[in-house]
Amino acid sequence: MLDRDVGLDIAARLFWERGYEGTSTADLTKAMGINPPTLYSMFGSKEELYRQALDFSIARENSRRLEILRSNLPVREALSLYLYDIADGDTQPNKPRGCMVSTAVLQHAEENASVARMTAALREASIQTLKARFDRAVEEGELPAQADTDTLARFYGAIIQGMSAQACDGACNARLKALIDLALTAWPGKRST
Amino acid sequence: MLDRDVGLDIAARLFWERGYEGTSTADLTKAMGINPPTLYSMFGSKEELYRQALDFSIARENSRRLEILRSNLPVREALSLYLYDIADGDTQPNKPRGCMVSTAVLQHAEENASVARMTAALREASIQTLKARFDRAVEEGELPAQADTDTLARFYGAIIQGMSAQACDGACNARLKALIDLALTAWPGKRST
DNA sequence: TCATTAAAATAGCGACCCCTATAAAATTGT
DNA sequence: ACAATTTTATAGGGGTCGCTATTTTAATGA
Repeated sequence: MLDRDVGLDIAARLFWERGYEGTSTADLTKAMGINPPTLYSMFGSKEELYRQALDFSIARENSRRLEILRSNLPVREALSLYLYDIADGDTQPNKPRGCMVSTAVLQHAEENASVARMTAALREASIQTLKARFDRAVEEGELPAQADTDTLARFYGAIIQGMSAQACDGACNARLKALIDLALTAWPGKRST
Repeated sequence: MLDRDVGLDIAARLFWERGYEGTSTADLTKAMGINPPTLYSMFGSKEELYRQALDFSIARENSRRLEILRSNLPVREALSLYLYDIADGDTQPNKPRGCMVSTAVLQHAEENASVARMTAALREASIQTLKARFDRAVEEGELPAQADTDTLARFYGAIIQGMSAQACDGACNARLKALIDLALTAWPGKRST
């Protein structure tokens, strides 16, 4: 009998590479080495499997990143490490390019609207996580009280989405990090050059 | 007989909203009011039609944007107007959200790899267009000689892709423009605040 | 050992995919 | 007006989609 986490790992990888609409249940059952009825008894449906595969992957990747944000590092340092970690995730060898969530199900058939809402909600949650860290920085005096933490969070969210898109198009790790370094110069505060 | 440009306009809109994989030839023929054989005699195949619809849309939208870049405006002003125009395109009423190219065919089934290469090439071309404008700025002394125009172009390219993703997720025009304004503070040069 | 339960595999449902051979209708030229 | 040509519509081929009823195999308990 197939281990549930192994199955989710295989499914996540397929969905990551080919997207929701580009992955068929036949692809999934073949990669997992199971028959269709087993997939449906274990995971319910293709959409349910996608949701569970997303949850599974996020649970594994997010703890490390949340720790960076929860740490006592200066907010700008924490943000930098956070983005670097995402850039690393976008360009892992022998893994699909880009992020499984950032650029998933943006254009889609009508029948997949509920799946698109799901990934959109995950992206919004990730932006809110950044905003919460920036709000904390305001409370702790690291950012001025009038700082627009919402726009800051959406700006770095856009960088994360742009990195994923460019990684899908073949960008290497160094390029993404150069992009991050430039994005960090938009951080509030004085600048030397 | 269906006018060719009308057909391309209808196809472009469908592909824009639903993506390449999410749009069926039945959707296309129905929206155009033609029968399948007519579609294939006029456009060759679904992939050819997508290519032609992309060319058609780009030809229409890009001239205005290229004029902004070709103008004698200071490079930072030109860039600002260019990005604002894209933000407007991402949030037009009664049109699909986001950009038809920026966030298209990022994840895809293997059989659609050639389509993905096509949209990736279009994105790269748009980045090279930005880089060319920045290189001109170096030549004309608006930017220091050691400015990294390639990274600058990829950075604003990432902003364009992030805006498209967030527009797909429901972001309004004002939010995208706030994001642009913040991204422009990463432009080389001294800053007041 | 044999009946009973649980697991896996097969076969196939109706619907849709991209695309095309063929038939019907409309247009044209004389 | 009638034949030749072009355009439109129908029908369907070969395949895959997500999903499931049914059968076969394997594991379990008395």
